[in-house]
Amino acid sequence: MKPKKRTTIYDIAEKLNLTASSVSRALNNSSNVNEDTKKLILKTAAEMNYKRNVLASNLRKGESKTIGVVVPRINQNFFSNVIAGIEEMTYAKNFNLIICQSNESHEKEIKCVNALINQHVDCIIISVAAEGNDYTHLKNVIDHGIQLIQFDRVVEDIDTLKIINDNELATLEAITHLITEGYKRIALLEGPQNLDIFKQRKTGYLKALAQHNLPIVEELIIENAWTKELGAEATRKLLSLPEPPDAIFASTSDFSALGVLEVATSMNFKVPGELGILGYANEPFTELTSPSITTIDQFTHHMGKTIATLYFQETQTKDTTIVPRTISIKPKLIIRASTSKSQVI
Amino acid sequence: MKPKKRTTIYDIAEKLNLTASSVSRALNNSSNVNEDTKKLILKTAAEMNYKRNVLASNLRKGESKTIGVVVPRINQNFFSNVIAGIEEMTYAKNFNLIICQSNESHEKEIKCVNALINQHVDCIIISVAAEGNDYTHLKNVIDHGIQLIQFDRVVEDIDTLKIINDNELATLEAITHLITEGYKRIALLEGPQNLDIFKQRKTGYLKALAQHNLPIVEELIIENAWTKELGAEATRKLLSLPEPPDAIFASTSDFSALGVLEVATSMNFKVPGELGILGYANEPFTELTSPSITTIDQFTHHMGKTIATLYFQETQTKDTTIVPRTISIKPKLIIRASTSKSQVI
DNA sequence: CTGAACAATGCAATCGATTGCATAAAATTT
DNA sequence: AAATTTTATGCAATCGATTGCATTGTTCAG
Repeated sequence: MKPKKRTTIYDIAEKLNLTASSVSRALNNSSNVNEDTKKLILKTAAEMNYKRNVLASNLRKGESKTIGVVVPRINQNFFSNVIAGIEEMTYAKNFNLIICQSNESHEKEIKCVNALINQHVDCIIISVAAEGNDYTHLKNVIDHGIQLIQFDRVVEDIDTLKIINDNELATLEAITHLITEGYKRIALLEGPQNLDIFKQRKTGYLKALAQHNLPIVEELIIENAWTKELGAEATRKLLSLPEPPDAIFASTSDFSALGVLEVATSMNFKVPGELGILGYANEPFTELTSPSITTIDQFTHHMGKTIATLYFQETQTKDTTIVPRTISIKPKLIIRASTSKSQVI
Repeated sequence: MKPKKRTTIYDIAEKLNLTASSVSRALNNSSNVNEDTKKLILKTAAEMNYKRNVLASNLRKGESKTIGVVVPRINQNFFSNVIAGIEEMTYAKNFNLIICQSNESHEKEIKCVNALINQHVDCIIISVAAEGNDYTHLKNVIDHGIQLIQFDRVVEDIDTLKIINDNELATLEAITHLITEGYKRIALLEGPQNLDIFKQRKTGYLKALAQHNLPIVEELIIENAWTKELGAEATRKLLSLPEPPDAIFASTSDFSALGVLEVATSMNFKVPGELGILGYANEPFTELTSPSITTIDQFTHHMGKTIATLYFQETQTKDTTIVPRTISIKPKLIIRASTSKSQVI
């Protein structure tokens, strides 16, 4: 019941009439320990239920074998899958993972990052919050000699390893698909443009239209429609236009696309016949709506694994900083019923 | 670029011609430091970009301000929401969260728990993996003087604070609802019976039938049908019986219920007219299927907050161990189309 | 003006593990 | 058998922050 004193290497040493040095060496399987003594030490350690105090060990060695992750929300499908991927790798390498969520608040993000610096983590993996444009806290990470890796929502100015989806290419492909299916007035629901990912998606959209000689219609581009509610609201406006769009690309998320679908249905627009709907992220539910929603898969789990793998590859070999560069994973267009005009059911 | 040496309290002390003691006291806002000196120290610390080394601090103080969480899968809605709830509280208390996933593997669970013990976490919050029946690793946690809290999937024998859903009551209510709607041959898809949560759901099911004088039909109770695929397979069998059920309760998860729905639709059973379907967990998609699925909400986020709140309440006041007891949160039946026979659309 | 009370600071040990260097003992070479 | 190398172990410092006790300086009551 009382906070029992835990066994230390000194306890083991005392019991065996040795010094802590030898015990430590034995436990670390170091050379220069007699085979028999080593066995004896390991056996006694097990008997005494010894567990190494990682704090002390890390303090001495100046490392922490810990990686910090900061994401807007842990319970969002995209992020929890990336984290699951990261965890898989870090676990294999005996690293710990400390998870923080910024809740899309810039202020909390800063606090989380600072807490992780305090913890002396070896690396911080971050996807930044939507708000905020001052990123000195990230520079601070680098100044403290901590590896910084950005993914998905990255800050262009901060020079680090970045793992992103090729949003532009994916969007280009998606819009081209819409055009091929015969849609001509394609609306765009865009996300906060201070985040590159949303900028890139917009660029892809514009490029696709240009490539197919379609005009860019300002009234079909709606700012900041990145929740289900905002998506719904935007759709209400769009479909009430004198010349409504014949397709809507919810570039921000499938949730937004879901809002679109619900409004379209309630306003008696036939999907995909009169209105095509395209989402982003391949949330599990997109398969289940009726009609199912065409969307873009981001290989989230794989992304997490890639991030962690890169970290270990680059730091295990040379002990220099990771070379800053951007690695792009090409997402995949998942074509479903909501855009399949040619084969209406 | 090089692993810069980080500022320590000694650096600050040297610069100000003081000792580390005073610096430490100032930073901890302790009494017995001159107001002016304190201000000066804090100012200099900020200028020198000082960050406390939490490892050293925790080592000295014998605490870690860290809580470890072990769950089967972080990217499962239920768990990621509970974790989000826990995180909210721990963040407020300046605690760190270390997350591990057991991947439903008993072996990995043991490794995770041991890693957390090594880390000297203050508390381990766990929901055990489906496999396994030896729980010495959990006893070990307690033996090391670490608080252990179990939630959802708890091990009865291990005496700790347990936070669970009142599965039996929720199921009783759910089945009663089915009966009220006029269903009479209700099948049960059950989960691994070594987990209490699934046992309780079965008990609730049996009680409800008994209360309404309905017979228990063995062939309508299917073991281990807890994925979408297994749910689908079980449904195929059930609906091919000479006397098929008129309702199926997928007690394991909504995913299982989804499998049921898909098979029922493909076999041309009308839902809810000819077959009622009831799931468990209130996954977001249950709202989106057609028909939408009646299910049971477990207040996941709230559950996470409750767990963390209890931990802090009990340890902050007295420094004894938390009183082992079971706290039950009553889940809520969410009635949707898949069981609303009386008002078929 | 002296002694007591108090404020502010320093000293040194401590938390537990690691590691370079020293030393003793054993094994090997000549 | 003496000289040298190798092996096993101990000693003591270190990582950075904290804290009980000691010391110095200051203030105030009598």
